[in-house]
Amino acid sequence: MSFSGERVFVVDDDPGVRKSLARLLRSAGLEPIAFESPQEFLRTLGAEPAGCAILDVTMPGLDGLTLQRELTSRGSELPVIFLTGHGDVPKSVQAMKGGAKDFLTKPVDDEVLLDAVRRALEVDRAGRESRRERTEIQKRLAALTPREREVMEGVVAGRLNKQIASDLGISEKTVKVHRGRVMEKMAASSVAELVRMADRAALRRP
Amino acid sequence: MSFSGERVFVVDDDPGVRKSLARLLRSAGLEPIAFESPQEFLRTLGAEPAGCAILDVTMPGLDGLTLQRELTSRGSELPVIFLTGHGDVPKSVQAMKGGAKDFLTKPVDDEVLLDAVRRALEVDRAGRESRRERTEIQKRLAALTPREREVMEGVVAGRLNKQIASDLGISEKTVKVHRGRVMEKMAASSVAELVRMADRAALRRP
DNA sequence: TGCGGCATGGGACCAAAGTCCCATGGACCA
DNA sequence: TGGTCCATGGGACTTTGGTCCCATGCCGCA
Repeated sequence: MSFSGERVFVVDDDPGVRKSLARLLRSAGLEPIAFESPQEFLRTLGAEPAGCAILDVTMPGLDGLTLQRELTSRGSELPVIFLTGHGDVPKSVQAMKGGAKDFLTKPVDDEVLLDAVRRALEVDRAGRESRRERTEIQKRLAALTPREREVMEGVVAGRLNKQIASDLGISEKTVKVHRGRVMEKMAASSVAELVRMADRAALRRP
Repeated sequence: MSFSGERVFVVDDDPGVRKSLARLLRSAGLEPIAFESPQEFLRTLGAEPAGCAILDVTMPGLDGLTLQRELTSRGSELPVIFLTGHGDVPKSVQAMKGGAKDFLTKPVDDEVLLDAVRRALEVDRAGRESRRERTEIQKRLAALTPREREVMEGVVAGRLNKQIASDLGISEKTVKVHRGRVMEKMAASSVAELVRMADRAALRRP
C-alpha cells in the first residue's frame, strides 16, 4: 500500500458506521482514521492535515455543523463531507453555505460516497499546493526591510524609479539599490513575476 | 422610487405566491417582475439581466433545478435563490452545488427572504462589475493583431525584448514596435498593469 | 566598543526599453 | 489598382533600469 499522507477523517459516534466506512474506504485504497467524537477529532488534528473529513451531522456533544464552523475558525481548509441519517433542508443548506463539499444522506451508495471523497481529496491537494505557494511568498515578503517593502509596492504599482524616489523622498539611486534587493529576496526574475507574487500574497481566498 | 435597473425575477406557477412575493419585494423598495413559467422567464430574459432570481423548485414543465442549469449553460451569472414548499435534501444540495445563493423553504420569514435577496443583489453587482472589466479587457485583446498578441504573451511572461525577438525569429527592433502598440491598444501605462490585465482576462471565475 | 544590519547615495558604466522618422513588401479589398 | 492594414526593420537617439565599487551615518546588541 502506498502512503500518500492523505487521510480520510471519519467522525461519527456510531461504532458500526465508523467500522463500515473504514472498511469501504480502505477497500478503495484510501486511509481512513476514525474518531468517535468531535472533541477527540479536534484534539488529534495537527496543524496541516492532508485529506478530507466525513462528518456526521447529529452527534452528542458537538454538532457536525458546529464542528465545521470550529474547523473554519481554526483556519483549517480541510474539505468536509457530511453524511447523515436524517438531514433536513436547512441544515444541508447551512452546511453547503459553510463550504461543505457534499451533504449525503444514508443509506448512501458506496460509489457516490467514494466519488465525493475523491473529489474532496483533489480539492485538498489543489488547495494545499496553492497555500504552500502563498506561504512561501509571504515568507519572502517577511524578509524584506520596511523600505524594501515600500519600494516593492511602488514597483508592483507600475511606478518608475524616479517616481518612487520622489514618493519616498529619497534619491533614484537608493531606489535602485532597494529594488535590486527586493528582486533578489523575492527570487523574482522579472517585474511580471513580482507583480504576480504581490497579487497572490495579498488577496485571494486560499 | 429610484430606478436602479436591478430587478428581482420571480418564477413560480402559483399566482398567489407571485402576488405576495411581489408585494413583499415592492414594500422593501425592490422591483419584482413575475413569471408564471420558466419558459416565459427565459423568453423575456435579456442578455445581461441585472438583479437576481427567486425560483420555485417544483413547477410544471421545467423543473427549477433544470432552469438553473439552463441559465448557467446560457452563460447567465444571475444569482439564484430557491424557494420551495417541500424541498428535499438532495435537491437542496444539488441546487447549492450548482451555485444557488440560498435555498429556502416555505413558509419563509419575510426578513430572511429579503436578506437573501439583498445579498444576492450585492453579489450580482460585484459580479457584473468584475465581468464588465473583464469584457473590456477582452475587447482590447481582440483588437490586437496576432503578432502583437504573441509579443504581449512574451512581455507578461517577463521575457526581455531580445528573448521575445529570438523566440519569434524577428529583430528586437520589431518587437519594440509591436510592444509599443500593445501598450497603446491595451491602454496600459506599465508592464505591471499589463500583467494584471492578462491574468484577469485569462483565468478566474467571473 | 566594535560589528552587523539598515538606509542613504555618488561615480561610472552597461543593458534594456522606448521613441522619433523612415522604408519595404505582402495581403486583401473595393 | 490604388488604398489600408500588417509585419518587418534600419538609424539615431533618450530614458530607464540594473550593477559594480565605494562611502557615510544611525541603531542596537553582544
